[in-house]
Amino acid sequence: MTNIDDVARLAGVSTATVSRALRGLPTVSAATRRRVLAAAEQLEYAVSPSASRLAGGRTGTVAVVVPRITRWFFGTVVEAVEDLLQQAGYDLLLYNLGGREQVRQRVLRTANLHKRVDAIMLVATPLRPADLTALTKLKLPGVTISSGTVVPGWPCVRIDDVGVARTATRHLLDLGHRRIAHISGDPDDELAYTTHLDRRRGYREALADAGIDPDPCLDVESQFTISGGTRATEELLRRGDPPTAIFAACDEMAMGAMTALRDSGLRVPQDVSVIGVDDHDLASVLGLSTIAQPAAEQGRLAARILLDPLHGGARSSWGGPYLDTPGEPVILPTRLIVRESTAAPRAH
Amino acid sequence: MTNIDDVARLAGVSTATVSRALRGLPTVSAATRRRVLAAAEQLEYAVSPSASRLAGGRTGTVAVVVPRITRWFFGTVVEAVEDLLQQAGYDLLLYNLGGREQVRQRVLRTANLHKRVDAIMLVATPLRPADLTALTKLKLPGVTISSGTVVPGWPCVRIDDVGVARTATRHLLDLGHRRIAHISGDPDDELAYTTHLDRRRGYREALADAGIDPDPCLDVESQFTISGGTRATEELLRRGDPPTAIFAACDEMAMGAMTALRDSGLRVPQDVSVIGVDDHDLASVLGLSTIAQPAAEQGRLAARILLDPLHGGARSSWGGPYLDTPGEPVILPTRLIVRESTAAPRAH
DNA sequence: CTGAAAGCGCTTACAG
DNA sequence: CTGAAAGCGCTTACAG
Repeated sequence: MTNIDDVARLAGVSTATVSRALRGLPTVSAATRRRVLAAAEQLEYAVSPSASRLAGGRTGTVAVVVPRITRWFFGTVVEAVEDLLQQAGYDLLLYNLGGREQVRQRVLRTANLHKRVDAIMLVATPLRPADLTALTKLKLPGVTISSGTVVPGWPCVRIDDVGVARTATRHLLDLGHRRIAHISGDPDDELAYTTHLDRRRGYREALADAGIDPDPCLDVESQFTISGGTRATEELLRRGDPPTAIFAACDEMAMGAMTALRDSGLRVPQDVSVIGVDDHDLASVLGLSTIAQPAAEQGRLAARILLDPLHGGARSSWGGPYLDTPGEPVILPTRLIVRESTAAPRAH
Repeated sequence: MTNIDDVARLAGVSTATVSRALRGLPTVSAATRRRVLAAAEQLEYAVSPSASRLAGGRTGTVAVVVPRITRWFFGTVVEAVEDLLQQAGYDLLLYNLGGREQVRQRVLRTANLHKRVDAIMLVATPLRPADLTALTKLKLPGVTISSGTVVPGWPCVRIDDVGVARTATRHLLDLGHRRIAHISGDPDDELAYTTHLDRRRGYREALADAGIDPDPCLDVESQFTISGGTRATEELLRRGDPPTAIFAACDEMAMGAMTALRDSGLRVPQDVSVIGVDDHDLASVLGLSTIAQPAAEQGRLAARILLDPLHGGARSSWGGPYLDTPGEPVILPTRLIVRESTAAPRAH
């Protein structure tokens, strides 16, 4: 294949000049630049990323780590992030943990990412102390999304998970419900980690504010998926004395709950109200009440934060227009959307 | 950072030996290998991918191109592909076209991918003649998924889209429907390309087999999304004399159709039956009848085909265990799943 | 089984 | 504004 020497020869300049011209550096005369570009085009020259990276020290690549790309939130985040990275000329290396501990370790624990990427984005990735040590050693810029993923020194974009849960629960309380169940993440589930703890806390706080003692029978743990929601709800119904309302920790669980309720002959919302979190694409199709969170916006913001210092900005200083207080997470707003899945409980 | 020289020095061998030992080449004595591994671990050494790629000529990276990662089919495919690539030690470079023509051109038209990846997977990517020329020039191994994406010399994994549409339509005919509408992809939509043509053909063939002339009023084009399905169905209802059944080209469109029907006061399946294609995660939640296609399996198969020759196999010869007839596409089976959204039309 | 040396294809001070 | 030269950190024949 044609390399930089071929272009230099054809354009009648040195390889250094070709390199500068092609990268748009200002220290090249217009005429020279034109000749170089013409030569490059004529030869269909494309720089070798490996050579460029080795010599220049930059990879032009960002690693994006998500628990499961097939879940609505993560797919939406990745799509938004890819868009911005693409615009900025960066490649996106995708790591879909998929609950595989081995992969998690290879990505987070080893120096695997070291010379492979310029920056790291961790989305809702559970982190153990050893992971933090390893990430810190990498000395790469990074950003996280989700309250459960906190790396000292890295900016974090997230929503207020406790507040979200309070709002959802309060909505049910305002409708007159007293027996409100919560289905959420399993502590054994690598993917759920602390987000579900925050949401449970908000749920309990809202109950407490209403003077209701949390009933352990109404609190079931499962996975953050449709089938997880189905299983949790089946378990809930098995325990007897069913709730009049269910607050699911995410829309996918809520959808699973709706399925389980239907299969048990219970109607939503006449017999049981259901509310989730996310505003999943299909929430409106299902008439699911939910707390909407801006998934794409969180991805966009995180990408911008990452790209900012990457673009010649001072790598050492996070901040700029996106982080007023570098140490504080950026918390994006959420909002209650009432649809058909929540209503007042029937009078007894 | 520590480099190969540091490891060589500590282990008391040459860098060539370190390189061989770390890569597990057989021409290294057990004792030497042990010393090298110990030294590498002690120094927390990680090879520089750029240097390794430049010297070795292999990138250990595969480009995966999808129209929209947020659509069920593509997310599912990518997840399966990532799993296999990860296991084989390959990085996954994600390109989410997202209908951005500029990105499409940058990825497909330029030699951008040239030294960046070892192989390319194109999932349901519309290809123009100029794209084919560019891809062929790259001389990289590749594989495609979907009947609409055909690159001469590249293996293709897909389903029988015409057959799928015939089966879906015949199911509705068997139930007694005669006025069967079809909602499918828009020819202006970069993402729909030929898959929707195949599905329309199957729809028409099934109608013809039943002695029914296709009614253009019952054939509406829109996008392969939930909102596309909603819009198409609204258009369908606007035209008057509504159908008794709708065959949607994918489950997401079918879900949109269900929403539009509900919002118009029509019940599914009492007033209108709806069937889709995919067996989307949520199809069972919605009780949607559909033609299931193996998304993850298509991804897995395509990944295996790609990895096979990559693993030291002869790059020139596709085939092996996965392709009996190299020129022929691998066609995976689909199956009809009848749920609650399809039923016999009401007697007039 | 192991090493010395060339080379992969760029970018970056440095000098002019 | 431009060029000569060193160097980025590996892998690969080649030789032994």
